[in-house]
This record gives sequence, C-alpha cells and structure tokens, in this order.
Amino acid sequence: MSCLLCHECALVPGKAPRYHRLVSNRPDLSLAQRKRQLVATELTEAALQLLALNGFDAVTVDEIATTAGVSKRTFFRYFASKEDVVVQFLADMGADMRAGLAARPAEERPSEALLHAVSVPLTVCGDHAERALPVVRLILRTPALLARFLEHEARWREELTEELAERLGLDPAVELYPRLAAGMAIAAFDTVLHRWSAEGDAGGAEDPTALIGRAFALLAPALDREAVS
Amino acid sequence: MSCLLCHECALVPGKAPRYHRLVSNRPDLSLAQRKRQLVATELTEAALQLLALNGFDAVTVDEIATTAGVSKRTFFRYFASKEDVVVQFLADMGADMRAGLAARPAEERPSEALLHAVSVPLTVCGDHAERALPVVRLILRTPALLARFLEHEARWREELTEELAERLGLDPAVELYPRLAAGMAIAAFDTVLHRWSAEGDAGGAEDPTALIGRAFALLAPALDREAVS
DNA sequence: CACTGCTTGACACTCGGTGACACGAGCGGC
DNA sequence: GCCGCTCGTGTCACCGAGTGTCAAGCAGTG
Repeated sequence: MSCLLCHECALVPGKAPRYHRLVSNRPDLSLAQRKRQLVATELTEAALQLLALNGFDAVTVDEIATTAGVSKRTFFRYFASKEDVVVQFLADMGADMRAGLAARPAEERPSEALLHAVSVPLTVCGDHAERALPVVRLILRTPALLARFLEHEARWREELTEELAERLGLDPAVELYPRLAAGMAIAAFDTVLHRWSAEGDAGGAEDPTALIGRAFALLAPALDREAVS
Repeated sequence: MSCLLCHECALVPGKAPRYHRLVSNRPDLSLAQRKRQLVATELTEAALQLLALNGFDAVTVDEIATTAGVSKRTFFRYFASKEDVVVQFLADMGADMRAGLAARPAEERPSEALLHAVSVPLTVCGDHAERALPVVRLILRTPALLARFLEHEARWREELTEELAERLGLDPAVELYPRLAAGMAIAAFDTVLHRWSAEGDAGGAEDPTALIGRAFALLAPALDREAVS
C-alpha cells in the first residue's frame, strides 16, 4: 500500500497507527515489491500532477501512464479505475477507523468511542495538511471523484455499523441504532472535511481534530441515550 | 417527468405533493409531449425488466433501447447515463424534501421540520410498496446504481443544508450545525430505506413512515439543542 | 543451460457516451 | 398545392475506460 499523503513513502500494513517509511529505506521488502511500490508512486505522482493541472476529464489514463513511463494496460494492473489512483488510500482509512473503534474500551460511551475512531484518519490529514488539503479539494470538487469518495464513506458506515452492533450486542438488521449512530459519525466526518477543505476564511484555518470534537459535542446527546430503541 | 413508482403515470411538476396522472389522461399536454412521455416510460419499463432479470452489468444500453423500440442514440437523449434510467426519479425526491422543509412553520423545532421533510418521499415509497420495493432493492444491491443513489443523497444533504441555514439564519460556511443536522436527517432516511428494503423478517414489515419516526426520536435530542455551536 | 514464475507491452475488443449529419413528420405561410 | 421551418430520430464515426489474451523479458532455481 502506498501512502498518498506522505510524499514517497510506503505504509506498513497491520499496525495502527500505520508506520510511514520511505520506499528506499525498506530492506524488509523484496526487490520485486520495491519495484512495484515505485511504479505505484510514480503513477499516483503523475496522476495528481496532471489532474490538478488540467482537470479530471481532460486527462486520459493513457497520458497518466505514459507520463509515469508505463503502458495503459499496466496502469489498470495497479489501479482498478481512473478514479482509484486518487482515491485508493481511502480504503485504508476505513480499516483504520474500524480498528480504532474496536480498540476502545467496552465501557466507553458510544460518542467517545466513535469520536476516537473517526479522529484517526482526520488527524492524519491534519498532520499532512500541505499535501492532503489539495487532494481533498480535488476530490470534493470533481464529480467523478466525489462519487467514489461517497462510496468509500458508505463502506465505512457499513463497517462502523457492524463493529458498533457487535460492541453493544445489538442486531443491526433489527435495531436502527447501530446504523444510525454510524451514519451520524460519518456525517460528522464529512462535515468536518467539507469545512476544513473550504476556500476562503474558514478553509484550513481550524484543525480537523478540533472541528471533529465540536461536531461530536453536538451529536453526543443523541449517541449516548440510554433508551436504545 | 415520469414517475417510476406508479406504473405509467406522469408527474405534474411545481406542486407538492405532486399529482400522479395517467399519460393517456392528459389533454393539457401536446401530442409531442405525450409521445415523448410514452418513449420515456417505454424505456424505463424495458430497463427495469431487463435489469431485474439479468443484472445491471449483463444488460447493454443497446439492448434496452432496441427492446423499447428506439436506437441507442435516442436512449441518451432521454437519460444522461445507463444508471439514470433507474435512478432519475430520485431528483424529484430531493426537490420534494427541500420544498417540504421550506413549508414548515418557522417556529417549529428542527427535528420536527426535518422529520416532515424527509417523510415526504418515504411516504410515497410506502404507498407504492409493491412497485417501489423491488426498485429500491435493485438500487441498493447494484454497486453502480448505489453509487448514483449516494450522489443523490449528497445533493439532498446540500439542499437541506442551505434551506436549514436560511431558516435558522446561520452561515453554512462557518457553522457546523446546518450541514451536520442535514447529514443526520439523510442518515436517518438512509437507515430507514436500508431497513425497509432488507430481505427476511424485518424487510418490508414495518411502514417506512413509522420507521422514520422512530429514527428521529433518537436524533431529536441532538437536533434540538439550544446551544448551537 | 533449461525450467519456472512473474511483470510487462502490444493488440484487439466491448461498451458507455458524444458529435455530426441526413432524413422524415408535423406545421404555418403563400 | 408547395415552400421552408423546426424538431425528433437513426446512422455513422469517434473517443476513452476497461478487459482478455498472448508473447517477450527477466529474476530466481536446479
């Protein structure tokens, strides 16, 4: 897995929070794996540059591939779609969120546990703002990318629903609460990201970690109700 | 605008709740308009039948068009994409929701106003369950259609955000509350639709109008807080 | 050296979607 | 009657995303 946020680093999977390390610094990877990693970053680098410059629709996969020095066919061996080259890293965020929720103590109130789960990817964004902010803006203002982003959010909601239901011993097919609570958490995430990436005075000014705290302060009375219907 | 839910009727735009009338019963429409209406319903009929039978990916636009007796080019003069032929009616739902919110008295609590707004399209679904349920299930279980559905939901959230901000005199670019509240309402809508369209015991059993009421009972303490941050 | 397995490029193909153009039906004016 | 107009449609050519297939290159291994 390559990391879109840190210039040219690779993520070590299976640990949370994930380690970010330079590809050239990884003697534990085989040569083949490092070559593969190199092609992937080359491809995303080329894509981000071209897309930010010319807009999503004006750039073809062929252009991205040849800019990175490979063929179009190879591009699709690395990424499932043209959108994925920008959005792929969101899949890891979902796994991080779920893991973050699972790691919280069982007696913690739902609002606290969900806040910490959702904060994990937001803090990563905040810590790499110079690189993350333009990418987020590109995603949110490009319809095709936004659509894929929404698909990822929906998948996150699904995962949080399962994790939350298991945590509370509820059946997500019967009770409304788990999916509703997960939906509220994702709505908070989305609102914060939208606000953070806004142009103008409010944009980028406030830290996403602080924003998500304010959002959850609003949601808490609904998330922590005793009477779970 | 054709109405996907009622077998072969046309919606009269600009009124809420919309009138549903048979195409053949519309002397106020010109011959050309009725012909256009006829082709549109023929297309959606053919599409729904083929897609439900063979799955979304296994059916080409050419098949749908020739089944309906027109050319592929003509299909795209009626619908912007292959998904649109199934999902297009959702655009009206968004307008209905916004209009429903705007129509509520200004002094009403946000939870009440939003509940009524979101209930409008859900009640329509519940009233035409025999026809609406299979369509909703087709959408939610087909990735490509689900993606378009999520895009529509996002648009609805945007509209509710604007309407709510105006209603409360808040700046949606600064305050988190409007977008967050709209997101909660959409999350409730989504949860209800998901639960309603579920297979098995819970599926279709409870009325969507009743379900949305229960969902909003959970959300109300967060939606109606005095201290709007 | 021969064998194996993996990655890649080249090529052909399907299908969603669009632009251009020509044809015919309906319609008003003369 | 005929002309010219508009509008909807079919045909055709085209672009770009995405996939299947195959042969070539190259690392590792005996």
